[in-house]
Amino acid sequence: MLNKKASTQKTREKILDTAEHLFSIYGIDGTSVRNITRQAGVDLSLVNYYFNTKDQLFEEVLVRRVAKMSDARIEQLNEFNFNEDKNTAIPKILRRFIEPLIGKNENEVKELSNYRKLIALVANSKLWQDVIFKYHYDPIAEEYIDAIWRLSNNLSREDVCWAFNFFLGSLTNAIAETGRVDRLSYGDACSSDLDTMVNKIVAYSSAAILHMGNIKTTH
Amino acid sequence: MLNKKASTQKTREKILDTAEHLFSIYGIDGTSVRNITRQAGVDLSLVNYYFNTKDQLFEEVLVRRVAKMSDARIEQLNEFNFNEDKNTAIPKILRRFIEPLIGKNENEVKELSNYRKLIALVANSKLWQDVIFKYHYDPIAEEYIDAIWRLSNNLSREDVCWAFNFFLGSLTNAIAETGRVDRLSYGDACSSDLDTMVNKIVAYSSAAILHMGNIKTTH
DNA sequence: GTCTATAGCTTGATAGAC
DNA sequence: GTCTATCAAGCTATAGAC
Repeated sequence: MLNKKASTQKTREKILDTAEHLFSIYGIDGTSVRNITRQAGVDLSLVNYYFNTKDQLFEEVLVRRVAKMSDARIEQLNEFNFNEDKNTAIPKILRRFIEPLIGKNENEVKELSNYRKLIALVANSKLWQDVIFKYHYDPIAEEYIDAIWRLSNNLSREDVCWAFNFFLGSLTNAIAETGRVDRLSYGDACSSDLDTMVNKIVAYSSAAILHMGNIKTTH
Repeated sequence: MLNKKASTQKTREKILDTAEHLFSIYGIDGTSVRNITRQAGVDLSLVNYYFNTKDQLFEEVLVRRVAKMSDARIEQLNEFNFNEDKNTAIPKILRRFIEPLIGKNENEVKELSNYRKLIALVANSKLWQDVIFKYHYDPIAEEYIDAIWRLSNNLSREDVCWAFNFFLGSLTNAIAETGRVDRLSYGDACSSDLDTMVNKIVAYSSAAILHMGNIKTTH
């Protein structure tokens, strides 16, 4: 028999897990509290008991993941060796930024699967900028931008900002695992093969950052 | 006094314009038919009269733009000179792909503004892949992938697919105009300055495609 | 902490007058 | 083609029993 505290933990997390899952597929407005509780197998009123409102439930879904993510990224940065040649340092630092979003082992990769898709879904919307990105993600993004700026000696900070945003756009689209690359490649590439995806995006984005200064864009 | 046909055209397009606008901000589920008709200044029941269902209205919002977009992109490709050096050809072909989404003059840029944001919103969702991208956008994407593959002699088609998807991820995020690059650059960059954005993304993505084959990604 | 029951509102869609 | 009126269903949130 579960005691009160263990039951609370179990119900709370069942709601959070199910909410994260449905939000990541149908969006926040496309997911009703009823659908969440039905699929989680708990009573409708328990969402309001634990989280007050649907909005606060969504906030909790995010907060639950975001602290760990930021800590891991900062740790990766603190341990980073900036004396390395930039041709190898840039790929490394991008990989360090990506890894906490993917996970270190099979379990973690699976655990973060719905979270990744949810982040992808809100990344291209202006609505969630203040709620999510401004406070939770921007401070760490700024650290990485400064680090990359230090490593790439021939770019302005503004250009590094553009570059990092383009990189984030590629990344958020890739973790959405839309299956589009599968179709376009006639099955040769697989959007759910995250190991390969990470290798490809690191190569692509590093090449972009290292060489964008030398491209002529006059048309 | 307007005749019947002119009135129909006017009401239909007022609904389409308003729907496109609200969908692009709040998403499909976050926008009610009532909100659309209220803001458009037309009666609630006219949505069902002209479009039957909300889903079909959304479909019409997309279809209205997509044919022009595809035609322009194919035309750009047909006129393309493939004998040029790849270092200048790659930036050029990427620019050709982007331009129809932005518009040729101030009016077009403004007219397509909401459409761009709507596309950005659905691009990172698996839900809309079949409805929108598979049939409306993939055929043209394949043409551009093959063209880029032809130009970049040292990449596999699979790698070009990954690259083009990363490019599309950057692009869809950029046209969302989330304002994030503004914050991260402390105001030096501006996400609504599309001219600059296009120059930057062309440089970034061309560098990526031209040089990704030479990056070592071992960690 | 979990349940039933329900209030109060918004939703998409339609029937029928003009 | 446009309007009023309305339906049936779904929604978030809450009050109160256990």
